[in-house]
Amino acid sequence: MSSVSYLPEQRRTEILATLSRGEPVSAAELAIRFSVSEDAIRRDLRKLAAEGLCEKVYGGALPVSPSAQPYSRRAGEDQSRKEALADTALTLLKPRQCLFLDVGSTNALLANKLPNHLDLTVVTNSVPVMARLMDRPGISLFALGGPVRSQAGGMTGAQAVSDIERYRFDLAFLGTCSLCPDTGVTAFDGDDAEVKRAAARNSEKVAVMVTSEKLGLRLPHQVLPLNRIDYLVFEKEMQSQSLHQYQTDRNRILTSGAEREDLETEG
Amino acid sequence: MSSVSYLPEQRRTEILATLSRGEPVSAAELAIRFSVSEDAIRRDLRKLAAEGLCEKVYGGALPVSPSAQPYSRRAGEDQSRKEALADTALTLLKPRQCLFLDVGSTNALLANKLPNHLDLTVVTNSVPVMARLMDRPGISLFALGGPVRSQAGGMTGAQAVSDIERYRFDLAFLGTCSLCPDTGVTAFDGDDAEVKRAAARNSEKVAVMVTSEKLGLRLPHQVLPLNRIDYLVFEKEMQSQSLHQYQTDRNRILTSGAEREDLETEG
DNA sequence: TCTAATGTTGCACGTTTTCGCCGAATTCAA
DNA sequence: TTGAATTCGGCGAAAACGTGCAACATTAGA
Repeated sequence: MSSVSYLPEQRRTEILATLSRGEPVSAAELAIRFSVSEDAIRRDLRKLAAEGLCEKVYGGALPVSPSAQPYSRRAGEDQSRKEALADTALTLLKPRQCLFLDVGSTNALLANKLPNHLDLTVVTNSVPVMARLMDRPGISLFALGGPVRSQAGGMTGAQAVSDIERYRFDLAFLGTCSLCPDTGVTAFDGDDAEVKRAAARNSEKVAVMVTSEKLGLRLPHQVLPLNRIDYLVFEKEMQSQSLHQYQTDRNRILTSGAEREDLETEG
Repeated sequence: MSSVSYLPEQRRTEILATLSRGEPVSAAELAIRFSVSEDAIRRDLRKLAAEGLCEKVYGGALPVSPSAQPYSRRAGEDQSRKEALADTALTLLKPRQCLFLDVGSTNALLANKLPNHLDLTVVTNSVPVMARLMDRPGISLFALGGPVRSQAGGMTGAQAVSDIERYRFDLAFLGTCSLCPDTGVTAFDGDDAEVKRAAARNSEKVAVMVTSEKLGLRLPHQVLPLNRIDYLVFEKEMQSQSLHQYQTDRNRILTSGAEREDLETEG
């Protein structure tokens, strides 16, 4: 309908918006978002840096105000591993899909990487996801309502569940507290689990991204059994043996960093 | 789309309407939309830009209206003045109140300053407010649902309005696009105005914080007349004369920086 | 009705900006 | 120190720009 291509100035404004939110940006990531070459992005960043609006660093740029610290530091080490998962999950996207993005830090990183040009619709209960997608012109954003649980990082409870019934998703990314071969996905919080179940119920496909330390744990609240999950995204260091435990006749397993056969997105 | 022949002025009005909706426009797109050459469109945009109605950039034009700017661009400039307003507004709070915090940068700054010890309940449609209050131990946070408008910085529309009906507020802080003695509060966006009206309807008291540059403007959508507002927070530089224009038999007027009785804020 | 003034349009032309790519230099991590 | 990723500068192509110009439409006034 509207913007598949961006005015150069508009693109720089958007980069600036991301930066002023305190998030560092990477050239490679921005190149995906705006579907231009990294060269163009680097030129943008150089230009912004020349005006003192950001600090150019190797690989991308940092916001000029020191407000970036808390977020980038906190994530720290896990961040790169989770980013690798998110990169892999990007290959699941198709144009004009309607996505559900659940709470969770990995989903928030995925939100950062969503390209603008796919005309995506995103429904979310995660506050960080909302903050990151709010001023993305290429993405229609919808929020669930209800009480905000700081522990989860977003909306949970009855109202969020009933809000979900308003939508039909092509693909739902569930935040995964834990994954276990026999019990599937489990969660800390009952209300949170309710939301995840509702999202899965209303979605054509269900995807989960799981870092290795979340494997094998069993938490109090059942979310979904393994055979209800369509896409599993693991880290590349996974033992192929333990990987096999999670294979069902329905799902497809991706591992981060691995360049699979059908990884070219775009259609 | 069928009446292909636009009068030149009609065309410029259409372009302006698109821009005032917050959408950037590209010369190429407009040329197709109105079936004229890009030259004609460029001339239109140049003309509009000369009148200050848009900002001409390479490839098209960007809206110039302040509320159409991405949220992050708006924040930061008049920050200290808005913080002073927020400090003053803090004196209106009482323990165990249920507040509504509308979208708007001033309300977001107020959220920053809300004390943890008052056992407040906060309902909001603003994404930045949610992000700032999410992990505040002493505050119960609730979010409205629905489509997220980047121009507004939060949720608007029918779903947000119906969500509001679930709550009863003691005090609602409305984001004020503009304030005028005879028309009261007015807004750029119709859906946004609906949400504000609903919030006021369900609140015991209504408060607005207004920076001086928002005074006297009249925007397309009526929100509330002056006599429906209980607390007005102005900047301290306000002329006491023009301040008198806003006095009603119902409201109470506060000015920021005023050495009032109970102003200890704590930051 | 005729005419002049004004505004608009599309096109041509030379200029400026942006883009993707390439190669050499630099930086980072192992 | 080696190797991979990143950066910078330059190049050519493509796109967008401003300007001038001639043709056409609209309007106002004689």
